[in-house]
Amino acid sequence: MPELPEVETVVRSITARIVGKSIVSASFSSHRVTRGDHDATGTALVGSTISGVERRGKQIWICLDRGFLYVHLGMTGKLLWNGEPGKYTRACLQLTDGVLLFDDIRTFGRFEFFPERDTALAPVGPDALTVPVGEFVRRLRERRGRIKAVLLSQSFLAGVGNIYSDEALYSAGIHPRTPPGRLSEARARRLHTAMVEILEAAITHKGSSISDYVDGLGERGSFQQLHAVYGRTGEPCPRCATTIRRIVVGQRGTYYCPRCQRV
DNA sequence: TCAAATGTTTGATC
DNA sequence: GGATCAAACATTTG
Repeated sequence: MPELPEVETVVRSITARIVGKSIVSASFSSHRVTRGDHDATGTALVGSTISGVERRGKQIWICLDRGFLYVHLGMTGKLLWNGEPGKYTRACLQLTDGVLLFDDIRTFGRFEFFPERDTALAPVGPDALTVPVGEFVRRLRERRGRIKAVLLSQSFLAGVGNIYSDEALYSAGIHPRTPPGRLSEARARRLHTAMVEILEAAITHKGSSISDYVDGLGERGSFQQLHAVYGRTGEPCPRCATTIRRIVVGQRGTYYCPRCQRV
């Protein structure tokens, strides 16, 4: 589910609803997601006022007047405004007006209070949507391994996941197993352009709803209809009609066109 | 019925 | 320090 475009869509859908409101009460049902003492987390949150919501890569930072609420959607997390609590609700914040829920089936997500921002987490690279092309190209070509694995690495670049790495590599005509150092300057720049264009288009379409992704108001995205290769094994390439193949790169299912994408 | 796969990150190991 | 792999978990797919 949630890569940069989906997280951005969630942030846009809830920000105006929660900023300026205070947390009246908090309840939790998963120690995996909160990574800590529920009472202490509740004590830290209750009484705080929400001053803003920011995204960095796939991270969501809900800024409070004292501290920060860090939210990561993992694979199946949902941040829902005024949703109905259910079997997979892991956290529930009652605000002065309305309720903010964190649902997460597989509990790979996080919902944690931090007194200070960023300090407790592994540093992430520049945001994929705003990284300057020069910086992207320079850092990319220093990396070893395979281009797809590098794009997925959040320490290299924040925000790209499995769907958008495949779509960006397809758009740029680059084979997912290409060593980054082998890319010409021109091809690396082309990859940057393709990546940013695809991320922006996906945001316009409110993200990709592959299975059950929805934004903060419960609405599905539609960008999955525009995927050229992701999840399209056996279908014809939109450009050359060659059959789309699925391989495994960096332990991840990887979709590509064997004719359009060469090393 | 069961094995494999699923969008994520992390931590261990080489 | 990087790259690679397994693990965390529940549900769906073949």
